[in-house]
Amino acid sequence: MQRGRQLRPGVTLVRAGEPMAALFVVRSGSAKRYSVTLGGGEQVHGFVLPGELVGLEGFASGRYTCEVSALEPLGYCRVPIRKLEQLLERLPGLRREILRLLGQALDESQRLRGELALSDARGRVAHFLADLSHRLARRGLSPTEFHLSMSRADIARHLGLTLETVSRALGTFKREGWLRVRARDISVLRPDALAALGSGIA
Amino acid sequence: MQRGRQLRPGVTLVRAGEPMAALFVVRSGSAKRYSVTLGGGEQVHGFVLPGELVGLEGFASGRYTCEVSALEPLGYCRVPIRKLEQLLERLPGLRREILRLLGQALDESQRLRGELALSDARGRVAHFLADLSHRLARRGLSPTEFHLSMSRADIARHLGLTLETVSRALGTFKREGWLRVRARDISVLRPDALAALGSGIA
DNA sequence: TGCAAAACTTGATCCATGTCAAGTACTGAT
DNA sequence: ATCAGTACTTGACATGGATCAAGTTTTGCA
Repeated sequence: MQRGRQLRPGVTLVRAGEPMAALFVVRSGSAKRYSVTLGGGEQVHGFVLPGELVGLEGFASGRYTCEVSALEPLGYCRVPIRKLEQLLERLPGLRREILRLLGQALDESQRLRGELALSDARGRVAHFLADLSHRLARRGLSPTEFHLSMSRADIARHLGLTLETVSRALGTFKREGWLRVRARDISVLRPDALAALGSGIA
Repeated sequence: MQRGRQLRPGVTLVRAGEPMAALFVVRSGSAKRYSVTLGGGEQVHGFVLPGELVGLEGFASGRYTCEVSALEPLGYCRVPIRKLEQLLERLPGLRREILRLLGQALDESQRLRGELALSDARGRVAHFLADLSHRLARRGLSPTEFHLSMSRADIARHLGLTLETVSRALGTFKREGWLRVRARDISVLRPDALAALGSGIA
């Protein structure tokens, strides 16, 4: 388990197609997971926050399948796969833990897919904010006052919307008094309303 | 590794919320993975074909998180988790294999999510058919002549569309000479066209 | 074999969101 | 502090797919 040198915004941590030599744990900052489509567009799979893992999909083929690049200065640890396999040999607890983490990632991905299939634009944006809030809270950060490290365009590409629609959704939440928005700084005034709309109680 | 008694269509193999006591491998038939939303609707996560695994998301919390029920008479094997853990203790190859399978499921789920976010209705239906075709071929079945075991409504709920839209998409593929459709029997005449449309070369 | 129910197709209309276009507000460099 | 470039907001309009509503085909049961 090595501490990696901090990455500056825009710098890539892993590239699609590279052999999977390690897993990464983000310690500070945030990152964007995405892949590049045939047309040259970006398909944003999600955002990585402190405490979260990068690289799990690599187990599929031994190569990473998406790019992960820093949105804010990114501190991380590197866990070489060789080392991990040695530890898995000896530690049943770690075996269960890694299965749990993979299961969790899978479950989350499926849940998100369902979200996309069922909700409308406002619902998706609400869900995005509620989810972010929840994950920040889990790390002891404020669930109601936070800074978006990603652009509206990134959010849009993540949710299958256009950046205009994301902007308008935020606009309506602001007007309804659910949020305060100033550029990328968000204050959540009605977490309940967002969570409800985000989980399909539209 | 036990062989399970064949299930009749409509019968449920695993239920959301049940403790995860085993993984299942489908041997014959097909099944639908779904969860029930707050409004009572079905959110279809996907379909399970022979050779594929059921229950992996259970590693997240030790409980299954979605329902899996048979669409056609379903033959399967049951792999108790206790037994699996014992084997993982001794077999490094199996450890890698289970990680590979989880990674694959994760990668697939993410790729599908991207599909949903980027394509329009025809693209999604084309992708669905191309994917099904591919998975059938992998099991040695015909990639061009097959029977859909799921209803249009199931396909729609899987793709985030309405059943009318799915029906219309199939209609246009038929008119353009890409498919022959007779109820649930499909003949693919232009696999190339479907695959292209399905992978965003719209 | 025939009948009823379910599944599917097709058509007409409406609306949410995409698209195009301007204008405004940040941000970072000099 | 100013300026240029980028990010974001807002508006007007177009459109793909949802919705509503018949019809038609298929399926399973008597």
